[in-house]
Amino acid sequence: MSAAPKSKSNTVKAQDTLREMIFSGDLLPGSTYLEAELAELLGMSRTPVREAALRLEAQGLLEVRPRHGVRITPVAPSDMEEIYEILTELEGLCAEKAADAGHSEEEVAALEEAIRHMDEALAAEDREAWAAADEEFHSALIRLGHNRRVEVICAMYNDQVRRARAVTLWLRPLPTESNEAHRAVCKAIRNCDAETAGRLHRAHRREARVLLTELLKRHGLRNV
Amino acid sequence: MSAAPKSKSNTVKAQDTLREMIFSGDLLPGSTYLEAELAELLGMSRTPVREAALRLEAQGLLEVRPRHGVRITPVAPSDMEEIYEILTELEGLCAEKAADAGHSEEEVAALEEAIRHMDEALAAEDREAWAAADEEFHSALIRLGHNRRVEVICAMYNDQVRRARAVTLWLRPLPTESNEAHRAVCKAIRNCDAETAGRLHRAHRREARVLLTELLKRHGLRNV
DNA sequence: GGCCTAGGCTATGTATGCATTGGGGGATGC
DNA sequence: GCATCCCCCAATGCATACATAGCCTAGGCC
Repeated sequence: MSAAPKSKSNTVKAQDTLREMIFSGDLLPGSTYLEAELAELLGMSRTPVREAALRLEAQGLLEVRPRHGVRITPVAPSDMEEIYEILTELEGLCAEKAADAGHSEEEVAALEEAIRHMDEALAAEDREAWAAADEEFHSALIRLGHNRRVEVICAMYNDQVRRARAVTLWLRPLPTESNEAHRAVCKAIRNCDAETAGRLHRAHRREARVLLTELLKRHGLRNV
Repeated sequence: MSAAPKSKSNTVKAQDTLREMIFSGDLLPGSTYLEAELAELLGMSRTPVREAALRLEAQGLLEVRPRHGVRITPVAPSDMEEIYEILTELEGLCAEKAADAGHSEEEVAALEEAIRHMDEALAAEDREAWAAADEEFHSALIRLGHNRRVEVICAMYNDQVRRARAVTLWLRPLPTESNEAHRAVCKAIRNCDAETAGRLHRAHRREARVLLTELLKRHGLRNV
């Protein structure tokens, strides 16, 4: 992301490393780790680890349990539903605002670019690329909403469901209809039809949510 | 809130105290304070103050600026608009879900109770009581949404706009129409009419937002 | 034999001290 | 007179040491 190699503080390093370790599964969801343990793992003292933990807790990636170390937050299907509900509403809002307000040409172009990437990935049956392009679309849409706080919230929750999406990506059929939905939303935005843009996008998100939670439940993935 | 007087840790005490000091205006929005300064103020060392600051930063009440102490986050009208947009969507979602899902009788009763309190406050022209009842209504509605994360987000943002609302409470006319809107939302929920409940509540919130930001701008309150 | 209690142990909560860093201010040169 | 550069120092970042609280275990009592 930010290509600023200027001597990162240990707190930041700890934060980034722990974050990566959570995403990669090096730290198991549901288990707890001692501060000292993590500190040794990262080669620093407990202080920056504690601070990193506090920040990651705010992002919902782990919980600091007084006198019991940190517990990596597991994401159960019910959590996914909560998160998807929120993303649905906030992205829907962004779609409406994008259609309403004066959207700059390049911002809408970013949407269409992402859709093209999805088309290509779909043609190549490259699931990873499709997922990346899907994220690209959603993040471009969120940016169009011009609400910094919404951007932060969505980024946070997208982080939390990343693991789950990575798993389900291989369990579902190729998401061919998804692109139609995206295209329709994009068109509504171009037409400045806020109501349609919002409604379509919400419906799209809702379908994704049902698909995902059904998959998780069917495959007995209680938490990831 | 939680009546657990079991020897609070200094971190928690610092967090609560700073929070109160921000709400009460003892710490001025926009100004910065040194960690050592706050530590002395609270009669403890820098460590728990730092931790408290990190937690409060996550709640958006202040920003920790490396090497520059903490800055109490001011809330400008543009911030209010962002926040109100989010509250509008999420509360709208709650209204829909409340109407949709099986809402327990007592939960809806809490809504009606709050409305009655507002009526009484309005009759007595007691603005403070009305504001309290208004908060009561919104928080009851959010609880009806049965989404823990939404509850957390809304609580956080309501905190952030509390100061602004406290100011504008005395600048606006008595909110007589507001109650009609609340009553209508409540009725739609009783009727299990999700679409209407959501639409009405969103419209109500949107009006409140416009009213508030107009007031702030008209009175030249750049930030509170 | 089982339960209750006391003591120690361990992990966190807190304080303190030192190293680092980045910026403000002063001085110098143009 | 103004801009630039460098140095000093204040404030933080981090490590370490110590206090404290909860838990587990072992021992004694009923």
